Amino acid sequence: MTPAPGPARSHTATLSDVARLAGVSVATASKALNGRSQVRAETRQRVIEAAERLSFRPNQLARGLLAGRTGTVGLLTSDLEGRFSIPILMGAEDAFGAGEVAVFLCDARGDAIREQHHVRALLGRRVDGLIVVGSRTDPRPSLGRGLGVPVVYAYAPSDDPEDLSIVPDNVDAGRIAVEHLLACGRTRIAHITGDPGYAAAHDRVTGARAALADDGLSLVGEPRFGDWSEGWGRAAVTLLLDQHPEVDAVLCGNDQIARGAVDVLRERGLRVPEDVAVMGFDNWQVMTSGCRPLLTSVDMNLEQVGRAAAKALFGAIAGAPRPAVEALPCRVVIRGSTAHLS
Amino acid sequence: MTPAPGPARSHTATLSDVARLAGVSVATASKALNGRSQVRAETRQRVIEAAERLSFRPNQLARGLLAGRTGTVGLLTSDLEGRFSIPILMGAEDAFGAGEVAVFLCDARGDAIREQHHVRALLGRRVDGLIVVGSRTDPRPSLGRGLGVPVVYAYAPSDDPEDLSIVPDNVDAGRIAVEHLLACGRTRIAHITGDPGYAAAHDRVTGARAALADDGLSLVGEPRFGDWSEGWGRAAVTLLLDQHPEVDAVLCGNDQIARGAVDVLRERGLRVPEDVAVMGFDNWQVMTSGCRPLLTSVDMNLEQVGRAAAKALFGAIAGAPRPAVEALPCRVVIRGSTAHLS
DNA sequence: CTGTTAGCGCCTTCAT
DNA sequence: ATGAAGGCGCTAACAG
Repeated sequence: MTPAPGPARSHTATLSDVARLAGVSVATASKALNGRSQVRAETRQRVIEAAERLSFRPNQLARGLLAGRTGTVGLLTSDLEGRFSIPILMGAEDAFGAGEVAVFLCDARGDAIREQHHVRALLGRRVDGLIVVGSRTDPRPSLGRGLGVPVVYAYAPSDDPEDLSIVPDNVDAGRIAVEHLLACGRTRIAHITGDPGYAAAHDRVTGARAALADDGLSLVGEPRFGDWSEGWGRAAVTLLLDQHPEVDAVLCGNDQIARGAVDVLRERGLRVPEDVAVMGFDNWQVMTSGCRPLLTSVDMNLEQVGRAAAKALFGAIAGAPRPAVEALPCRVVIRGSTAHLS
Repeated sequence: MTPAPGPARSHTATLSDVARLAGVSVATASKALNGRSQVRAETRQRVIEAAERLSFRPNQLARGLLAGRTGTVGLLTSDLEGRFSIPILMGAEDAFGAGEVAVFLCDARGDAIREQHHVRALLGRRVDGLIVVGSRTDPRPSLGRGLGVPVVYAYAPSDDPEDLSIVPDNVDAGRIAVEHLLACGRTRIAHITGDPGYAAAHDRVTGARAALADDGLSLVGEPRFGDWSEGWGRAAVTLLLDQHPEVDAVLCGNDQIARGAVDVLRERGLRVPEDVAVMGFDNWQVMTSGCRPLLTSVDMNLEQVGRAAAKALFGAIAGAPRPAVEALPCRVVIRGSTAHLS
């Protein structure tokens, strides 16, 4: 075999290379490779073989230039570090990957300037749409309406009601958490939660209270706000036990607080869940699995949020979007801290 | 002002729109906007203003088509969920973002087929290079040499020595961990680590032993392999205390194991760090900060790994790559579990 | 069925 | 200093 037969310009093969090798015009080669029906089977075969031999990959840039669509979307996170962004990202990437759409990842690091910069860059690359992922469920400033491409907000809703946002339903999350505790026979339920600056904290309280009210009950004491840490969970449950020793369940605003609560309960000689049941939110595996006993938690279904955002964006790219805030349901994952599983 | 002056085709403005509005040819408009020096200052100003009025953004697709470079790279992770990928990703995204390079994110979910699919898709989009991020430090199959674009492997090195890989230095990590314990006056050091199927576990043992040998010491007992969980940390330290009650420090293979170890030590009535010092690896904030006392840990500098990979890829795209495995140093983050801080 | 022609939006010679 | 022309790789009209 002679060294380097054919073009072998060390550069990627182009459609005209394929056409030449197959002895047809570029137009025919294009039709053959794209399954257009106006090509003789034998010719098509020859073109396909030529493409294979040159390991031809159509240049998506050229294709996008012509088509007006690029098959790319921008995923703009405000905070990659935050553990909420990741599952959303995974869900979105998953939904898009199946649809031959490629995802540009941009991390604004919570900086509005950087975010603006990224938006411009993405528009320059002619993305077909944008998903904006927030790190908390409080409304965030809209990117605006004149971008020219559809935008879907995930986790953190846009403050413009005309925008489409996909969020987890924190009110419902609080509700189903309490319903689970009630189902476990608990009636003296206290609530320890995190930073009162977070909408999620208040939403969960709202849902929890509603569920209790349905049974003619109310929380033991007031909800205790603090921060989202284990340390706060330990401190708060200590105070709680002093003031309300009758408590038989502690609903915690996240898994870290719950973990701290469990640790202190055990140290105080109380049995979990026999004496006091404990549950958290987020279903963060590292917390739920390290806990003794394993921690019951509300899973916020964040991958679903990501997937739903991707699907919504698909819809918006194709047809007309229905502007709305869509709240997705959560689910209780039952483990040893609320129920004995045999 | 009349409604919708100019083209306003609701579609993005193009360079010829700008040229028309400025009353020049597209060639001149191009030169003006790209800072070419062959254009009168006044003309340039007019063009710039026109571009601004139309909020013109040059189409990077067209530009890339012409230039042969797209200013994009692919970031191929094997496992987004794994917490090691994220900081690497952040580091890389950060390094690229500054350089006007956009990043395609692809998650292969540990599946070779899916990975191959993503590689093809990325090459079709004419990325200028690829970073492959692994989820563990064991060598992984090379993507091969004939891709046409440079590839850098991060965290998990390629099994082809001709490839360029950036990894954390786990041997050194084991060494500096022990050196820290020695500096704290400990001499009877035991080692509890995770899954023996991981190269990282063995590398850290190697480093730890080397550091001890330098002082004429050796480990208390053999390293205990298990898995990377808190539960194993609790179990292993229980056994350890029974067999070697004289131990004055436990080096743990990761922060979860360390957390479990600390919990059991406390329950056994031993003081940390007075009686037994404990440290882990990874410096995972949720673990180090929940621990009582706060956990000393070796930070693997993963953001640096990501940044270094990005820089290496830059280099490879520009000039000649120097194939090699580059091991980056780690650092000990000292907290209460090994030392009293006043 | 196949080939020719015309662009998608931009940049770069090369004349003027 | 400016403009006309050619082409990056591809596809969608038309002809033949």
